[in-house]
Amino acid sequence: MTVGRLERRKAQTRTALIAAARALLVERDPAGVSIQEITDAADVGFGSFYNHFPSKQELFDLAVASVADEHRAMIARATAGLSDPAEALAVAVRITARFPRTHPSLARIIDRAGVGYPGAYAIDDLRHARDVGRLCYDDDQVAFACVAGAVLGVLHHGLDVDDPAEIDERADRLAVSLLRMFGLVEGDARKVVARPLPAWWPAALAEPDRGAADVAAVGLRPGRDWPAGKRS
Amino acid sequence: MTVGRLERRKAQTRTALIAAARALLVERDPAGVSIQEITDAADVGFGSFYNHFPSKQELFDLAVASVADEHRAMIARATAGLSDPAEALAVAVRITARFPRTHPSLARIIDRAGVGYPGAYAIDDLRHARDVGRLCYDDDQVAFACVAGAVLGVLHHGLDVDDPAEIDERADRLAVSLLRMFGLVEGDARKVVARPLPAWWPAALAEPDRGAADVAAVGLRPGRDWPAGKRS
DNA sequence: ATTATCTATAGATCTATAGATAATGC
DNA sequence: ATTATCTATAGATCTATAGATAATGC
Repeated sequence: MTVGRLERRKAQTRTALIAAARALLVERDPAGVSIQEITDAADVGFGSFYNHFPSKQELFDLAVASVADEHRAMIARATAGLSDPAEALAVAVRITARFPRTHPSLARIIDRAGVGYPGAYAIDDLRHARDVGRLCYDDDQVAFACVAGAVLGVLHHGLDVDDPAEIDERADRLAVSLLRMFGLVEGDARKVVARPLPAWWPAALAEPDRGAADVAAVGLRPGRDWPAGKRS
Repeated sequence: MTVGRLERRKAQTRTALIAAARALLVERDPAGVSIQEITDAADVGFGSFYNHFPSKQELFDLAVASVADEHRAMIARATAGLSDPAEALAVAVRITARFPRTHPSLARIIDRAGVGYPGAYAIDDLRHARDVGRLCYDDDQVAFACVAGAVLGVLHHGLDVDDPAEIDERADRLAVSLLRMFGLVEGDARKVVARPLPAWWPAALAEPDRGAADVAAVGLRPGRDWPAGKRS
């Protein structure tokens, strides 16, 4: 059952088309891109398109899905080994909101995909954080929508920001805000966000030195005044 | 300098085109709508389009802007006379996130406009709330992006929800979450959100009765552990 | 006379397919 | 022989404009 040259070549064509679609999505509104342009960019015959995709929409959906896969893998790698699920959420948010600086192509595609972007950020970590009492929220759907929406909003405006340090600051403030939303008190939230990102993560040109004290581990305690039993 | 019949007729045509664009935006992706369809829907000659707008994009932008104007006016009316700026923010968020139930057409258009939607929600109230120490946040841009993004995220998913009570619950949970994000403690946030919406606001079919006690006024005090001076 | 609307159409797309070509599989 | 790619094109759009028509302004 060896995979023949034919199948490999077919897969290549398919990959080339998806890659071309991704590249075009960075700069262009997909509605304004013709199939001819896509096949030209992929260096593939026009008719080949229909051997793989029934319509432009299908291809662009797959292109966005491939971005989401890459994105999820990046988050998984960056949060692997973190014992604090609140930190995992924070890291996912911080690296995603930094995309306009670190991965501008991904940022533009995610921005274009908008609220329907299938990236799941750190949903599992968020759920886990609630299960162990580290974070608090009432409703999964609302919580996920808040995280995804707020991240997307900050990422969107980050595309217009030139100063790399400013992008990083906003990303970290967003993470602090979300942790606070999920019940962490201000001080804890800041400490969690002050922890360093993975060493392989591209540093900002002018990343502020936070000092060693702040990045020390903090104890896990839920935010005060939660759950909402007492409404004094 | 009386406005002649000619000018009025011209304005009518323009209005009809914008109204048609709005109606089409509810159901269709603007990229797939031809100018012919717009002029047909507006009951206007095809060529008239170019007397008013240089391109489809211009028209659709104006259509979205008209939605945003209406939206802002609605929020202004609903928050007029509220002494607590945190409540003003909450009301703006609560009514907007209810749009999938109360104003499905507006909801679909806002959802389609996405993160770039020019609606400003209750930005002035948010700023005012911080100035008077009622709410706390570091960065205007991040705060606005969080509010707009989170509202858009919840609104987007609300479009798929059939149960009107569920939409209302999510909207109120979103408001509570945002107030907590801005430094209110859980109990205060819930009290603010428990206050009634304006009487003219369309009630849900099965709106839960929150009881009179919860809607009583609460004192204005900022969330604890803020500003972030002490990072114990 | 002026102004906006309307009708008709030229020109430029763009999609989807049909049929030819080239490469692999057996 | 089979399979995927490529070329060429028919048919169906869609945009933008030109010129005719209708209504108001003076």
